[in-house]
Amino acid sequence: MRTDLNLLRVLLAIHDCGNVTAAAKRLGMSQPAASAALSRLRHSLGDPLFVRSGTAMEPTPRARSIVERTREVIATIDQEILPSPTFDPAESRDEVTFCLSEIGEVVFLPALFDRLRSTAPHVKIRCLSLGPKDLLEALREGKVDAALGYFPDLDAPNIYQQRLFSHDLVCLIRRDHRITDARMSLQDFCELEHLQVRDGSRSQEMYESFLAEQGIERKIVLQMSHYMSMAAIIERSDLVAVLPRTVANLYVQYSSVRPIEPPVEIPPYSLKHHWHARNQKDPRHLWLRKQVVELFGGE
DNA sequence: ACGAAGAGTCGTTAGTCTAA
DNA sequence: TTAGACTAACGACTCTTCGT
Repeated sequence: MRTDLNLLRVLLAIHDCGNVTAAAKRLGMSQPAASAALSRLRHSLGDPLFVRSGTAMEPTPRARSIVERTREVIATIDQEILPSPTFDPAESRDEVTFCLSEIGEVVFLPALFDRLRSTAPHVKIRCLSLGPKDLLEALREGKVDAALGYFPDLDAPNIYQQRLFSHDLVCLIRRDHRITDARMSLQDFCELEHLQVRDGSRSQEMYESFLAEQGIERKIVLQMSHYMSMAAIIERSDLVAVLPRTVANLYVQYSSVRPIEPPVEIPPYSLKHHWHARNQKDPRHLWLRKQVVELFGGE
């Protein structure tokens, strides 16, 4: 049996008003429309529901038996299901899941964590590092709220993106390195031994292929999968590494290293904020995106 | 994937029926 | 006679089906 919920509103209105005309007026419809709705409900339930008694419409036992429960159901729909959801960051105990690369955690997470802790103290933050395919699936399934960073593979249907800022690359050498210029010469760049982080990120692929296109060959003597211990190795060797300027500036604060401009301008790349179309109007996501844009800009 | 045609639904107005 | 319920006819809209 298929029952139109609007017919139940008519049932309640007739019950409360005592006649079809007043019920129709309350529902903003014509009397024949209300009458027809009653007729459909009678047909649907196999009961007259109301019988005429003088000028009033008297409910049948069947109508009496369903009217209060129907009223509860309609009230639940009107008050709990249909109203637009709201999000109160101060009270929320939700969990927010970001996908960030290792560098993304360095670049985004400290400021993001501070902001979320101060505005949404009960919200838990979870960070994942996923490959392009898994990330796309996680966004589609709602397992990840947002991806922050350089994810060119997320240029996909139903994935929205917003550019935050550009990231450029510099070289990193130890503080008392023999090279003292502000920019490294191409000869030094090619002759020095390099530390290379192969973290599998698309940004790393991008600048590696750029160097290859320029015909620039490096002497790579140390390959690593993470950035974590890079500075500790650079500060006690003559090695040079290429890395995002933001990360280099961070290492300068804690290690005896310094950034130096690369011999050629390596194209900067855009860091973006990605989310699924499903969340475009969601109050929780609107709030989250506002925090990201306020912290990291947005175009 | 897209548009046309038909069926079904639900609203309206106009008029009829019924009970007080 | 009057108020209110009901029916018929019609139009607007939506959905489904079918052909291209």
